[in-house]
Amino acid sequence: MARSKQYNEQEVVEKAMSLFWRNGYENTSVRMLEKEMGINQFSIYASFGNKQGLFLESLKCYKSKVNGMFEKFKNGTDGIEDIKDFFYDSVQTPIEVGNYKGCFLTNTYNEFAEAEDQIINVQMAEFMESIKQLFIEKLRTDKSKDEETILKQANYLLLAKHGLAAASRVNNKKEIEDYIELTFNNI
Amino acid sequence: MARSKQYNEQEVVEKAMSLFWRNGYENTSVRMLEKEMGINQFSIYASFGNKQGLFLESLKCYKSKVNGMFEKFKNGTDGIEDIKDFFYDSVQTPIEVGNYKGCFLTNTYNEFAEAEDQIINVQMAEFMESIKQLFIEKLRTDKSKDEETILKQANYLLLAKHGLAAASRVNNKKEIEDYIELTFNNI
DNA sequence: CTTAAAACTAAGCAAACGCTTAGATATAGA
DNA sequence: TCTATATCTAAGCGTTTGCTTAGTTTTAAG
Repeated sequence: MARSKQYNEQEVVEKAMSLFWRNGYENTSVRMLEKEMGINQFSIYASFGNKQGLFLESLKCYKSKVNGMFEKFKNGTDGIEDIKDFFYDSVQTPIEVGNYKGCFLTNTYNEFAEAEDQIINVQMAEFMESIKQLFIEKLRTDKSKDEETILKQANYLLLAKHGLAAASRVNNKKEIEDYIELTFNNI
Repeated sequence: MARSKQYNEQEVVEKAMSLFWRNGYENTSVRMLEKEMGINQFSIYASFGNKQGLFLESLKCYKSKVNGMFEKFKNGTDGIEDIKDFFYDSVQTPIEVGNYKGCFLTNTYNEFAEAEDQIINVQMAEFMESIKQLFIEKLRTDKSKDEETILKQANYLLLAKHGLAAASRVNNKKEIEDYIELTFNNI
């Protein structure tokens, strides 16, 4: 046998995620990544295949980071109030982590909106659809709503959540909280 | 004297704008621009200085293109209803022009959110602030609202407009119209 | 018609991009 | 301890980036 890796893959992926989150995919170069991750380009390619492979791992890493928030959302029993809490959590979490760069997944969704990268686009569409389904389930707990209203409101909330993630990169806490409060005034 | 230009600067800027609008700033190369504009790189640099100069001219060009919409908004006399019409116009106009890439200015705002490009960032901040001021003026025509409510709702509408522009790149007409309608339910 | 100057073409610059490879180094098993 | 082999470093591959420049073509004024 031979020598073992001098770095922990999980640890360096987290550093890569942080950089991708801050700069987006295109504006993060492999040279920047090797500095941030503290390992050589060779090691990056040995562990993750290529830049896109590392990016996909970074997305996975992000998903697992916010997984707690999603579980809380899924397991809530307060219907629409759960959605509102989810909105608050989703702008709170990045602040706790020390980043102020919105939602990494939504940023990625925006960056690749016009691109033709199949793998990443499929991942993003799945992510958005799964959130929409959760919204629908929560809205259905309000028995007074008919199915048409539920679908309309789910669309509304999805766009609102999307806009919120974009806004949280450039707007302050007060503006964001005002936005969330008013968004739920008419649900 | 010597020979005169074989192209019209206004015409080639419009072609550049179209390309920047579709791909964003970073993902549009000078090689792509010279093909789209139908002129040589030398001519681009002679007329616009550099890539950023051409981009700034493209932003100007876009502003003048949507100026009619802004004038209509400013001159309206229906207060909040004007804002709603403005929302509809802003998603309708790109469709008429034959593009489906959201608002060029908002796309730019998002792309440069983390960047340090002073000139472009200042332009974007001014643009956003001017829209917010218009919202405030329109909201003030409703005398039943106090100033605090007006500021809160202006923030809300600004984020909604921002999110709408992002959404209009990836969502269909029905989803967008549902979103606008529900957005104005509580204003 | 001549000519000076602006506008053109096309080649090429240095730098940065994603990625690869040759060779040195370290280490787990025999 | 020896050795096979995985991991490391560092240099460099070809391509693309924004931009420049040398040299040719065109044209309006004298």
